[in-house]
Amino acid sequence: MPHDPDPPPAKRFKPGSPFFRLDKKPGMLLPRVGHAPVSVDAQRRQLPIYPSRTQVINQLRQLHNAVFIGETGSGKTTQIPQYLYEAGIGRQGVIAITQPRRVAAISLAGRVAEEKRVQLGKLVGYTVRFEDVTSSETKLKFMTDGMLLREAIGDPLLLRYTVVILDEAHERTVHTDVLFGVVKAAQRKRTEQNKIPLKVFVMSATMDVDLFSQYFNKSPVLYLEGRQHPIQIYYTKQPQSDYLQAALVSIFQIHQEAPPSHDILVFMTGQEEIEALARTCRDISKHLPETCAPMTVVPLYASLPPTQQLRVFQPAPKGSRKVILSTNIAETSITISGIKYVIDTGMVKAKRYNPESGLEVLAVLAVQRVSKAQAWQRAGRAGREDAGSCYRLYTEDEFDNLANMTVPEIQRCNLASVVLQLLALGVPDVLNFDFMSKPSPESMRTAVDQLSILGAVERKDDQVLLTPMGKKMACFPLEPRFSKTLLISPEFCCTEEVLTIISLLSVDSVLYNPPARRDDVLAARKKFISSEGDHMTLLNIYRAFRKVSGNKEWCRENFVNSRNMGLVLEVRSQLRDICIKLNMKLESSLSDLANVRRCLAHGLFMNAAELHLDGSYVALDTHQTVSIHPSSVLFQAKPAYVVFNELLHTSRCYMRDLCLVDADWLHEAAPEYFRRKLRATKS
DNA sequence: GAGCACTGC
Repeated sequence: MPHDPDPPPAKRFKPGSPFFRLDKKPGMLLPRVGHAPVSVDAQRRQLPIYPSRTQVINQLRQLHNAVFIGETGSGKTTQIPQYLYEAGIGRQGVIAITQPRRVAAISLAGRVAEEKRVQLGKLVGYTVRFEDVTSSETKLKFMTDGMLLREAIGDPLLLRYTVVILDEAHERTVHTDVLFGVVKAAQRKRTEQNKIPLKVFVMSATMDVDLFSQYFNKSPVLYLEGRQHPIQIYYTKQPQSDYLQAALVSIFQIHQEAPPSHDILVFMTGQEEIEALARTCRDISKHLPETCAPMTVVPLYASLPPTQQLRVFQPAPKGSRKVILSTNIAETSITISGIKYVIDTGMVKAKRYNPESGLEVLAVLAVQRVSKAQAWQRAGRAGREDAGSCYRLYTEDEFDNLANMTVPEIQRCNLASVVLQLLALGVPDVLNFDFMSKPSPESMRTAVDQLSILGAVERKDDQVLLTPMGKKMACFPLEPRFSKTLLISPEFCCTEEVLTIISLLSVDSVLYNPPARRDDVLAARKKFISSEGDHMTLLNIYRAFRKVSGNKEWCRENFVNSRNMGLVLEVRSQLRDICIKLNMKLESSLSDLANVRRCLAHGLFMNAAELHLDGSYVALDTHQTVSIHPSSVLFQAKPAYVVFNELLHTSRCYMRDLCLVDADWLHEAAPEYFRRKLRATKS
C-alpha cells in the first residue's frame, strides 16, 4: 500500500458541503457562548442554553408537549430537568428523564446531582435494572426507557410522574417507541379523568422532528444550539469497490499529512475486519519513513474486554497518532475526545429482517449501507472539541441515495414481547395501538399467534385478551417463550434449574473461547459436557461455579467468563424474586435432568427439529433444513429430536444451544399446534 | 466443522 502512488485526499476526495450547526430555524435559536469553564456553576452558566433560561422556563410552564431539537453539547438533558425543578414546574410529582442506555442514565444523574450539590439518590437519582438509586426525596429521576415501561405495567397512568422527558428519541429503540404511545395515552387519560396533568417532552437530534411534533398533538418544536463545530465533509470521486482498501489508503494519507496529535476514528462493521485492518496498519506503520510519526492503532467493539475498551480513552504516546478502528459502538455509546478526522466506510453490520412477514424468523447479520442519519452521526464525532473533517468512502451520489433514516427497530423485530407488554398495560385494542411508526400488520399478527400458541392470549371476536398465564408471563423481563418455560417449571419440579438455565441464556455467553488456546479450552470443558445437550452443559458449569463460590481462579482455569457469570447471578436473583411474588413453588430436581429437559420441551416447542433419514434436521415450525452448530456439544451426536434456542443463518442455517428431547414431550406440550403443523406438511 | 453490529427489562 505505501508504494501505491495515491493522490492526497484533496485530490482523491471531493469536498461536499461542510456540516455546520443547525441553520436558523423557526422557534428558539440560542446563542453560542465561548467556554473556559471553572466551577460547576460557571459551567452551567456557560452552556449555550443558559441565556434563554427564563424564556425556556416560560415555555415549559405553558406547554404540555414540546419537542426539543438540540445538538450535542447544548446541555438540554442536564439543564432542562433542573430548570423545571427550579421553577417549581411539576414539583408535585417526579420528573422522569429516560435514556436508551444504562450508562447514560447513571452518568447524567451523577452530573446533575453534582450541579445541584446533592447526594446522588436524594433529590437526584437514577433507576436502571438491578440498581435503584432513588428515595422518597427524589424529584429528578434518570432512568432507562425500558425501566419506565416496566413501571408502567403497575401504573399505566404514570401517576408518580408530572413530567416525562424522552431523551435521545431519534434513536427510536423499541422501548422508546412503545413509551411514546404509553405516555401519550397516559397524558390523555389523566386530562379526561381530571387528574394532575402529565407533561411530555421529547428530546432529539435533528432527525424526525416533524414526525415527533405531529405525533404529540402538533407540539411546538424548540431548537437549541449546541457546541458542534463545523466539519468539512469529503466524498470520494469514484465509487469504491473495496471499502477496506479505501479505508487503509485514507488512514495513511491523513497520517502522512496531518499533525500527529490529530486522532482518526474509522467506522467499520465488525470485530474480524477491525482486527485484520489493525494488524495491517501496525505492519505498514513500522515500515514508514522516519519522517512519519508512529501510529497507535486501537480496536474498539463491544465484545472487547472492558480493560481493553478503556484504551481508546488513553492519549497516544507523545508524537504518535491514535487511530481508532471501531464498530458503530462509537456512534452513540462511547464518546471519545480529540477526534479530528472521521473515516466513514458507509457500511454497518445489522440484522436483516424479512419485510414480508415483518419478522426476524432467522437471525441474519449482514453488511449493509448506513442511513443518512447514521452518516451524519458518524461525521459529528469529528467536531466535538474543534473543527474537523469527515472522509466518506463513497460518492456524493451514493450518499444521496442512502435511506434517510434507519428503519425504527419496532419495524424490524419480533413483537411478541411488545404485544404482551401492551396487553399487560391494559391497552384495549393492541392491533391498532397508536404507534408513531406502525409495524406491519403481518408482524403484529405473527406476534399474537405466537402468544396464543404459548397460551398467553385468547382471541374473542376481534379482540385479543390476556389470559391469566399471559398476565404472569408479562411480569418477567424475558422473552415470552422463556417466561412460559419458567412458569410451567413447577409442574416438573425443577424451577431452580430452569431459573439457572434461563438466566444463563439471557446474558452473553459465559463460555470464554480464546482461539489461541483451543485445545486447553476443550480439555477444561470436557468435564462439564452433558450428552443431553448445551443447556445441561451450561447447568453443570453453573453448579460447579457455585460449588467453588464463584472463585475467580477457577473461572480462569475453566475458561468461564466471570463477569458474565456475575450477571447470571443478578438476573437469576431478579427472576427468582418474581417467582416468589407469584407464589411459585421453588423446587429442585437435583440429579433428575430429564424433568428439566421435559420442561424445556414444553416451553421451547416452537423451536424444535427432527432428524431425517438422510442425516439432516428439519425445523418442525417452518420445515426448513437446519444443522447443528459446530459449537454445540451435540454436534457429533444425532439425536432424533431437539429443541434449540435460536437459529443462526450464516453459511448454513444453524441451530444454537440445543437440548435433547422426546418426541412425545413435544406433542404433549402443544397437541393442537403439532396437529396443525402435520396438516400443513401433508397439504 | 464455525464465527458473533448494538442496546435493554
